[in-house]
Amino acid sequence: MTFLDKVMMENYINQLNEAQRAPVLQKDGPMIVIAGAGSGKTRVLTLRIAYLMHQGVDAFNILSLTFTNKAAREMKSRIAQIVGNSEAKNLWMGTFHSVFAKILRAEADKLGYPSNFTIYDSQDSARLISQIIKEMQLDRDVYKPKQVLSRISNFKNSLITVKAYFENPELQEADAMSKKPRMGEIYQNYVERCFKSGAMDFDDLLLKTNELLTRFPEVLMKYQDRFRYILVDEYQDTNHSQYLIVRALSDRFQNICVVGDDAQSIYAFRGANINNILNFQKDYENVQTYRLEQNYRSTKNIVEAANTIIDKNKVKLDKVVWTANDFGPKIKVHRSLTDGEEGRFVASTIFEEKMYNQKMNSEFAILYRTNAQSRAMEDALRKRDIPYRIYGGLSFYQRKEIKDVLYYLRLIINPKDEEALVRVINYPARGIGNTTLDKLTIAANHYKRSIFEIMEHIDKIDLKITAGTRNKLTDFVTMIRSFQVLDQTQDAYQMTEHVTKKTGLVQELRKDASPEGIARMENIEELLNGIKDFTEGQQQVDGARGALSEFLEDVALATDLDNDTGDDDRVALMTIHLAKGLEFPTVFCVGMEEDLFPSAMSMNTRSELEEERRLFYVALTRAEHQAYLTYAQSRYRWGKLVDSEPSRFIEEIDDQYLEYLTPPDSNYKYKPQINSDIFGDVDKSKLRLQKPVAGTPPAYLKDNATPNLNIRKLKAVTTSGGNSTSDYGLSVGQIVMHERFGKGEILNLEGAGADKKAEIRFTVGGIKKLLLRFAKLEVLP
DNA sequence: CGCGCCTATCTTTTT
DNA sequence: GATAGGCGCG
Repeated sequence: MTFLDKVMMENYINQLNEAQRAPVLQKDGPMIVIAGAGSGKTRVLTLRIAYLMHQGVDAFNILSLTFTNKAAREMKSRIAQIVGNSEAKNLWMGTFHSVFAKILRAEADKLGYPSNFTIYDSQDSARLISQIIKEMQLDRDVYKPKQVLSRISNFKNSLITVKAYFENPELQEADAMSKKPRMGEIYQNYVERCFKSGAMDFDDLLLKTNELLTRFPEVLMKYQDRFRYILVDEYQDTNHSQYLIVRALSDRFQNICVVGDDAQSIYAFRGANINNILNFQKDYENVQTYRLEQNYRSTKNIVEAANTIIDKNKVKLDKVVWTANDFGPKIKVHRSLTDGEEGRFVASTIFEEKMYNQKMNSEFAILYRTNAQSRAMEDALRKRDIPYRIYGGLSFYQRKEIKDVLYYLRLIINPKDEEALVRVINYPARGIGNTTLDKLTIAANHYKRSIFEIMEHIDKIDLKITAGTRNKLTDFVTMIRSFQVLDQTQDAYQMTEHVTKKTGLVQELRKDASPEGIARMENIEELLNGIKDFTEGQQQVDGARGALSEFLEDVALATDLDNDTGDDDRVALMTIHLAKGLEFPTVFCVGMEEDLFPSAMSMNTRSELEEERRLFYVALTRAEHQAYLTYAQSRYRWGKLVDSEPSRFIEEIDDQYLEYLTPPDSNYKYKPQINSDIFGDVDKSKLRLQKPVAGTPPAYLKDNATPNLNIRKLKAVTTSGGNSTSDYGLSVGQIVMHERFGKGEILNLEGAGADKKAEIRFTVGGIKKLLLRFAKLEVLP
C-alpha cells in the first residue's frame, strides 16, 4: 500500500456524507443499511468493498450479491478504478443465481448432477409441467400449467422438497381442497424429470445450494471460510431460500452487510419476503443500523410527492427521504382518449423537448406496468423517427429462431436435456414426428433414462418403430455426437456457425423470403456476431477458451439489461420492475389506470395493493427532473377496446405536486358521465380528481359496468354483495381455506362491515391480511 | 408424417 | 393480437 493509495482512498471517503461514511468505515460485524431511493447506496457498497481491500482483506474473501449482473459488472469496474484491475478481478460478484450456479457446477457431483447441467428457463419449466399434466391425463382446466408451476416454485422457495411435501398433511389437504389432489405427484414427476434431464430450474439453483450447504458440512465450512465478508444489495427482494443461504454462509464470521429499501420491495410475487429486511436486526447480534436518507437524484417535488405515496402504506420501516435539490417542475398529468393517443402524446413531447431544449434520446424513459403496453409506444416513436430500445419483454434470446439455435447448442453440451431435444429433433423437419417422439418418451420414462440414451440404443429396444425412422434417429444421434467431438477443440463461435449450417437451420430460414423471414435470418447473423464478441472477450480471460459451455452459462442467466452497452442514444422502454436501480432525467409513467396499475390481479389483499404502491414509488423515483403520469380512457387489451378509469395512485398524490395538462377525466368513475365538456373550459375545482367517498359502490357495480368483468370479480360480488354488514361468521383461531393461498389460521380480526379484515397465517405464503369483502374463505372444522 | 387452420388463453411483474 | 396446441386432411 503506497502513500499515494492511502491519500486517494481518504479522498474518496471524504467525498461521502456522514451517513454514507459510517457503513464504509465499519469493517466487521453485521450491519444493515436502509437506503432510500437515490441516496447513493451503490457508492457506499463500492467504497465499502474498496476500503475492505485497502485494509488488507483479500478480494477472494469478499462475496457481493447484486440484483443484476450488469450492476455487478459496473460495481467491479468502479472498484477496479480505485484498487486496480488485477485485484478487483478476484472479487466474487454477481446475482444469487449466477454466483451459486458457478458453485453448484463445481460441487455438482455431490448432488448427483453432471457439472454441465442445463439451466431451464421458465419456458422450459412450463412446457415440462404441461407435458407431465398431459401424460398423467389430468384436466388442463383444473391443473393449469402456469398455476402448477408457480405453486411448485413456491414450494421450492420455501424449501419444501417433494419428501417434505408428502410428510406434510396440511399441504396435501390444501391442494386436495383446491381440487388438485395430485399436485404432489406432479411435483415429484417434475423434479424427477428435471433430474433425469440433468437440468436445474431457476429455483433449483437456490434450493440445491441450500441442500449442498446443509448436507455437506465440510462444503459449508469451505465456503464460509472463503466468503469472510458478504454484501447483499436489494436485500428487500430476497426470498426465503436466498435468506437461508446468506445466513448459512455468514454464520461463522458474521461479517454481513445488507443494503436495501423496504419501500422498494416489489418482488413478493416471486417469493421475496419483505420480512427479511424488516427482521434483520433480530437475526444477528449487535446489528449496526445505518440510514441513508438524503436523495441526490431527484427534485424536491418528486421526492416529496413520492413520500406522500409511500406514506399510504402501513407496513414500512421508519425513514424519511429528503433532498437538498431544487424544487423543480411539477409532475405533469395527461389524459388521452386511447392508448394510441397516449403514445402520440409521449412521442411528441419527447420530440419537442429534443427540438427546443436540445435533449438527448437517452434522457427519456417510458415505464409501464406490463410488457404488452410497449406496442402503442413503439408505434408512436417510430412514426416520429425517435430511436428507442425495449428492455425485457420478448428479449432477443427468447425469439423463436434464436432459441432454436440455442436449443441445439444446449443439446450438444448436455444431450440429456429433454426440453432441448424435443424442440430440435424435428426442426428442421427430418421425419421424426409426434408418434415416434411419444414412443421414445414412454420408453424413457419406463427405463428412467433420457430420450437421447434411448435413441442411442434404439436397435436394442423394441418400440415398434419402423426401420426407416430408426435410421433417421440414428442419423440425428450421429450428428449431435459429431458436434460434441468438435466442441472439444472449437470455440463457441466456430461451433455455432457449424451447427447452424449442418443442421439445415440456415437453409430452412433462407427458404422464407418474406420480410419476417429476412428479419429472422438477420437475427441469426446478429446472434453469431454476439457470440463472436463473447468468444473473443472470453479468450482475454485466463482459464477460459470461449467454449460453448461458457457461452450458454452466460446466456441462461443474462438479463436484457445485462447486454445493454448504453453507448447509443435511444429512448428506454421497460417495465417498472426492470427500471429499479436506474435513473433518467425525464420519466413517463404510462398506463396509469385502474386494473392496469394497480393491476387487477393485485387488488385482492392489502399487501398486494401495497406492493403495487411501492412499485409506483419506484417508478416515480426513477425521475431526476421531470415525471409524467399519463392515462387513457380506453385502450386495446386482448385485441379489444376496453374502457378504463384513472389510477387511484394519481389521486393519492397531493395536488400541490401535480400539474394537469388536460382537464380531469369527465368519465371518472365516481362522477356521472358528461360527454360535452371533454375539451371545454373547466372550473378550478374540477381540476381535482375526486376522492372516493366511503360507501361508494365498487366500480364494477356501477350502471355502465364494462363488459370485461372477470370471473373473480363476479364471484366476489355474489358471495359478499348482500351481506356487507354481516360478521362473516369468523372468529380468531378458526382454520380456513382460501382459494389461492390454501389453508390458514385466523390470527386476528379487525374493522367492521365492508372494511372487516382478517389476519391469517397460511401454511404456504406466511401471514397475510385479507379484506373479507373480497376473500372467499371456507371455514374448516 | 407434415402442414395448415382453428381455438383458447393470455397480461402482472422476473432470475 | 399473438401464440401454442389440437385436429383434420393430404
